[in-house]
Amino acid sequence: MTSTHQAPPLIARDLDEAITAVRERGMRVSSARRLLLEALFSADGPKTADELAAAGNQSDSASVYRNLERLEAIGLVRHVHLGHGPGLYALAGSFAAGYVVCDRCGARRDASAEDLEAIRSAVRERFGYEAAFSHFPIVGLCPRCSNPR
Amino acid sequence: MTSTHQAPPLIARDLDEAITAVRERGMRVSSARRLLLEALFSADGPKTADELAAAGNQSDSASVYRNLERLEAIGLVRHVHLGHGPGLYALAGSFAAGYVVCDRCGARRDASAEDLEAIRSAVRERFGYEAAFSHFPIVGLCPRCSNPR
DNA sequence: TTTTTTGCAAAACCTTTGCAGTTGG
DNA sequence: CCAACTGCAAAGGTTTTGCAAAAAA
Repeated sequence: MTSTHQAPPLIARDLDEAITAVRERGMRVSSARRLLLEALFSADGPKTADELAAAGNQSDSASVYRNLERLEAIGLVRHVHLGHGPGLYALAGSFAAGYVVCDRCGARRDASAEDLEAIRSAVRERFGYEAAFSHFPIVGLCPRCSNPR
Repeated sequence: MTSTHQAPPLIARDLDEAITAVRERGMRVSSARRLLLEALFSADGPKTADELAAAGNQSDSASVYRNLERLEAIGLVRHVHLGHGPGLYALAGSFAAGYVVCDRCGARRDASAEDLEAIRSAVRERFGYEAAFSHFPIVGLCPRCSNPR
């Protein structure tokens, strides 16, 4: 998870497509790798490396980290930091486009690509940047926490 | 730096105001604390705990972390995470309202409160959240990196 | 067979904590 | 004087690295 640079997303619909993609990049499909991909496909949201290791009964998280890094390098996987804890990983395809997190109560909601487009264009206008919102969440106060009631 | 929750900002114009504020909250003005505040006031941007320790010739970064935490709790200090490295600290008052960082080349620019207001209102409209953009940067591709030339 | 990948152990990195002694008010 | 704070040492949590053995192609 060393860099922030994001590879273009590589979307795999299922395990087979993912495995094909892995092989196409000259990478091997080891059992650890397969287990990790399976864990990613059955995850219901972004997961920590440890959760993914546990889901696949993998004892060695070093390998999990190494594999997440390789899969991220080819665009199959992405990670986010939603707060101060460990990074969270998910398939590039399954990822919510982004996240919005309440600074006070922690409420977190997914943001769709359409939701984000409105914000992306505000950023584009002001800064000329193509904002991604895929690596860090949008942090703020949720409606409940910003309304004193 | 344990939590993400942000205290309301407490803006001090200079060392004296900061010291007064510290004393007003019942905190003591120890020499370590004073040194840290001095380092913060002479910093030209957000700094790591180690940089602040070095700037004040403080050998013990544990105390620096503790003091940053206390000062952050009263709103005098804020921290941001601009990437994968250590957190960066600055006076609440001196902080750019936010940062915009290029995912590819790392180019980083400050965002003013007015800049951010346009984006905040897009977020408000879509999500009803009051976005802060003070804890994580807006990440995207800078104009140069998004223009294939 | 050759190159990639694993599993383990150890280190690295950033941050927090415990504690006994010091110091600010 | 006494609570707040320091400095040191040690631990904690997350991620990376080195290396010899194992496995994929």
